[in-house]
Amino acid sequence: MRGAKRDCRSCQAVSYCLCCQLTTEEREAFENLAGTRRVLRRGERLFAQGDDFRSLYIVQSGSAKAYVISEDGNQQITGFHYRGDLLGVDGMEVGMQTYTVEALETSSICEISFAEFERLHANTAGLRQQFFKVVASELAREKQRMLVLGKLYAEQRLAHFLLDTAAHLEGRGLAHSEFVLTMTRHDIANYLGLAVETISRLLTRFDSADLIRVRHRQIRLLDAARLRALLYDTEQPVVVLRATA
Amino acid sequence: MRGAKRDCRSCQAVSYCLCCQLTTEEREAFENLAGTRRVLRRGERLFAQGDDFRSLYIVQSGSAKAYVISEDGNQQITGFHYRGDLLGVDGMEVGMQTYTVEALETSSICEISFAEFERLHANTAGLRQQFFKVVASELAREKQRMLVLGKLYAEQRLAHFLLDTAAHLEGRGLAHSEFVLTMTRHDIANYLGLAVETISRLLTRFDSADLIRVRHRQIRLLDAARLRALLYDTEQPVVVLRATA
DNA sequence: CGTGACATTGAACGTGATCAAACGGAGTGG
DNA sequence: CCACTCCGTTTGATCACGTTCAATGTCACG
Repeated sequence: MRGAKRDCRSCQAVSYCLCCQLTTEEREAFENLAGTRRVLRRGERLFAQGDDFRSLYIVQSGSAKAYVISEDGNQQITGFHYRGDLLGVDGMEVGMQTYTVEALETSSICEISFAEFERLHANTAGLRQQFFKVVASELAREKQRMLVLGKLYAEQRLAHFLLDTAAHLEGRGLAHSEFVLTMTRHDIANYLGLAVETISRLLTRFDSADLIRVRHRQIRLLDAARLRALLYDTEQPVVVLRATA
Repeated sequence: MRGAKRDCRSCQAVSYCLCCQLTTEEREAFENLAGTRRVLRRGERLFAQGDDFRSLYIVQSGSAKAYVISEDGNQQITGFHYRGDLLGVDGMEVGMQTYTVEALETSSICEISFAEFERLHANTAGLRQQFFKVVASELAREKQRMLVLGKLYAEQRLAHFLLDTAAHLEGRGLAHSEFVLTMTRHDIANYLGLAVETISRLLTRFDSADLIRVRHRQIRLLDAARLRALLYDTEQPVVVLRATA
């Protein structure tokens, strides 16, 4: 499919993509940017840390995890990504990908040559604006994650994860009060800086407390309000205590 | 000083600034961008989370801390910033600052009207490139921080902080094997997701082990190699053990 | 010289990790 | 169809890292 013209109008991610603000002509120019549509199966990599940076990527459908690895092999999942998400920005101007992206399920991803993107970016106001927007929100989102990893209790981290995932899915026009976790418990644990066992126990507790309903990877949010309260009231725990329960 | 023309050539941060790649004419256009040079004293804020977004800021001299606050008042320092650092990017297109910046010492900061910056950005390749570079490296840096906050032991976090600070200072043309920590122990602890007491104890331990020399806020790196080893060898601790020592 | 913020040091506790084992579902082959 | 394996998940018991609580120490500044 290399070299095939993009067809953004028929893409599932069009409303959440970099091209969502473009005029018809601009979008046509965007569609003509070189690149491939890639389909990845669970476990396959889109790119890996250290790879040459040549393209930006946008998730069209499916989901993926992104992670960084340190010199000693320590691995940290930095994010889970759904349709519309832009991947690979970090590598601009360093010439190298700074993290790895791996599909969590069969996923389709749109590749865009960065060199050509740069040219279009230079003379397309709508693209610049949307790019700013995406990058700014990624920066802000990462700062929020520092707060999660630096300050929250295990219980709060999981509550945050569930609510944040729901919100993210909602923003992408996907089902959000009931959804499937495409990642393993191990992935969630890694993402939240906790042990797998902790995730497993907390999910069970949340289920018992009727905050959520968990059945394997199927999640239903039963009481988002109480989840949110759990996240904010550090003094007076709501239902599921840390020590108690 | 509002409206005063910038004079980049005499600025301490010129080699590390957004304007560092510009041609003479381009830099003159950059100098003409509206904005103020602001001088902040220790504890004064450059902007606060929730403020209207109107400008970008570049540290000219001094240092500052940036932090986010959650609804329940939980606070997380997201970064310490030195000359050349660009601040406020996260607020682009959201119209609102997403974090707070506070001076750690008397500091001078260059304010740039975003509206005007955007115009110059549109037709100045060098500015776009440098902006990409800065934003990409901030994104990558934040991902590294997730690894620190999610995976490392207290000892490794502090080692990372010291080495990372040194590297950052070096990249900014500042003294890096011996430097002054302009932030309190409390700030370091918050930044690293640890308690103040832990920082204090570890600094003492690092000093005893001749990894560094600490005297109040004055730090001298004695053995960067061993600090680095401490950071990577999780199996075979180098000198300063976790349980032992 | 007193006051207050910042920093250090010690002792006890607690959250979440680690270790260990069993369980369950999905896929495979007899 | 059923054993079988494999991987992901759950559950229980113990342990440890880092927190919390408390007290003392130190520096800067009125």
